Amino acid sequence: MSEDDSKVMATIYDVAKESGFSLSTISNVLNDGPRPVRPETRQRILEAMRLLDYHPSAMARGLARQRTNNLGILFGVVESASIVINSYSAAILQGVLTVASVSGYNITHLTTPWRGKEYSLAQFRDRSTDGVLVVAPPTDSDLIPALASLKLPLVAVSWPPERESVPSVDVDDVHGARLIMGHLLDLGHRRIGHLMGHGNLISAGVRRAVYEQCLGEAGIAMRPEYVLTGTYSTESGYENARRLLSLPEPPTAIFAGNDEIAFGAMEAARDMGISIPGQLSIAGVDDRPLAAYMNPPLTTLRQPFVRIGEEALRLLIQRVEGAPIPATAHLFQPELVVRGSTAPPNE
Amino acid sequence: MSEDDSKVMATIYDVAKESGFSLSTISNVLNDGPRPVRPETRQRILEAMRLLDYHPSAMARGLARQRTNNLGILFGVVESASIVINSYSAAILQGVLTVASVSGYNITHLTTPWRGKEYSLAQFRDRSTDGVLVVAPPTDSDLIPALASLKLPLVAVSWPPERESVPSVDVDDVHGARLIMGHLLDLGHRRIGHLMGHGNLISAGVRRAVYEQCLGEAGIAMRPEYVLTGTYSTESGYENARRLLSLPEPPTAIFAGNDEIAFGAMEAARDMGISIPGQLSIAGVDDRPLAAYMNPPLTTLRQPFVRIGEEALRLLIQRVEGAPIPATAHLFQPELVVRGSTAPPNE
DNA sequence: CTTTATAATCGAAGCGCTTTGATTTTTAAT
DNA sequence: ATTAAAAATCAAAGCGCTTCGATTATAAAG
Repeated sequence: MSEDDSKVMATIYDVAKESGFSLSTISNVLNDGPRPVRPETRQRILEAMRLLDYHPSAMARGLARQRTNNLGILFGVVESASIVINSYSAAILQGVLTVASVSGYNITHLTTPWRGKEYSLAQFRDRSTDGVLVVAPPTDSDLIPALASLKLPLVAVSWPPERESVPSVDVDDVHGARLIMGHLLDLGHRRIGHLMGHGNLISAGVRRAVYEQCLGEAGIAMRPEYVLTGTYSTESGYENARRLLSLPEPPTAIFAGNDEIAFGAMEAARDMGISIPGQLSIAGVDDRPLAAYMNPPLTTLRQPFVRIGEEALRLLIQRVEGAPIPATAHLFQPELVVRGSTAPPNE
Repeated sequence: MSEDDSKVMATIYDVAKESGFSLSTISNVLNDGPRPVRPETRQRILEAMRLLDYHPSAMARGLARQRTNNLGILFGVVESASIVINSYSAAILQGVLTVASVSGYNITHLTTPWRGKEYSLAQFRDRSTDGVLVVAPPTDSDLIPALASLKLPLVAVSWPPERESVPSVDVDDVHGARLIMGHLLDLGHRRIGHLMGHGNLISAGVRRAVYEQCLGEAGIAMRPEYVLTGTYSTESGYENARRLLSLPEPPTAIFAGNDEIAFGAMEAARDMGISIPGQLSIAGVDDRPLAAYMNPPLTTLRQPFVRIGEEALRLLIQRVEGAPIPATAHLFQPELVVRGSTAPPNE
């Protein structure tokens, strides 16, 4: 019978003493190891563990095995010095956690403050994670190159592998932007404004480029005053939309960089007495849960962020476990969701 | 000069060899330890570390110190078997990460699947975290008691300490519900419906109880058909609102369990041709970022979830670091935000 | 110059596991 | 019974740090 009480946690030594077997045998049983074990022995050891309420120490195990079973996740910090969990990151995280929970990995937030180049890589070098998932890093930081030069397995979300040889998962932003622009143009709009999100995010740049390109293909001259840069937020959408709609010749449609911007733009139009979609069409990107509940419901792009999070983590796990992953982009296709906020121009 | 290249990570032994000092001195320098060190010695050691690109192993350090520097966070699982990151948890997480990043702790997600009693405490017993934050645990599970019986430092969000002796942080739900009900009653409403969220969450129960109590205090008879239980989601809000509004004598106001429910209810009213706030007032709870951007803007309760997350983590850190924390509730006060979705009844 | 006290550094013993070559049993085959 | 092969178990050497009593160098005091 056991001698020590529940004062201190039992170790594998205690189990050895209690069961009468050696450390190595215990360990072998614990991990369903490769060496054969007599059924009776296994029983006795398991019984001793139960008796002592033994639970192996993750750290000791990690030290010995040289792996933590922890995967890090780093969200791009754009707005302020602190981390921002918005609905985008929440959706990614949701997918990540789903996969993590079934694959036996823990997810740890890396909280590297990164302003320009001031981030510290300490958290990546202390071997506290077996790999890292970087979500939407800003383009004006050399974090990805720096991380890529470490030995750490790395997977990126929203970071094209052309920029650095890193496996990545993302939605096809080019195609998505084309869907939106195509929809607006098909409706007959010629004066289309664009409200950009953070200029230092890949997605914002792509959308803006496609916007220009589509206008060009439609033979429409690009008007610089129709493109305003801001952030991916309702506030920014509101402000920039007001500015856009105050122009002498305002656009008849707005391609918002994401749904939050679109929501802000809708509010701005309402405040200015402009009806949607009567006098102004608005299209967003992301299909946030509330997009369908707006008044009118928002035309937008459905982006499978949860699935992206899942896929990204699967990829990372493969890398961590040694599978050779090519540094290519896994692209998900967005889907155009036409709702009430867009209609033909009214002239 | 260094002999081994960047093939394998340098250890403290390498630093000792390179600098010519002993392990203990290196360690003392590394941690700004208590023993005095000659400035020149410190310099030489630091130099050796730089030369070797040395970074201490978090696991080895953890094993020796018997602490991981990791704090776990567990979000209540209510809907399905998987973890759900909604805007509530995102806000809490935001606050948690903010504090974590400045206090030098890492945050790890615990992903215990818990359906009824089927959760496993393995992740809590492997000493991979120094403490745990449990957010909005369901009332129909004995997770909190089970965790409390472990030695692990524990702090809860949205779990009254009366139920179990655990330090907790929350918003004053009773007061909040009174604010909403008071507002609706003050406007003159007598037929008020209530759309509940998940029945197994503390907050839902409290709101419902206060709802009844306020009606009682106002001398209004409680009508069972005016209270519908669902989940904290737009979909649920939509469905239950339709049901409520189809009643022979529908309510003139709805107290929604949270903003999502309110959003769904607004949509339902729109679909049924019921004007807000003309024929129906709707009030929510939480003040989600989009509440102000709805049409009409939603009257709701501002809940400081980010600050709650911050405070909860601060509390947990105090516990982990040995400060004696009483098992009391730290209550934040919600604030009534009156917007366009509520008005006097129209009769 | 000793003697003391103090500063600076060292050594060795853990922390709780895994790994694997070596040893002891057991089983199967002759 | 005898022996080789296979099965079961053991022992010892790490993994990379921290801790703290012990030892040595240095400075202050006599």
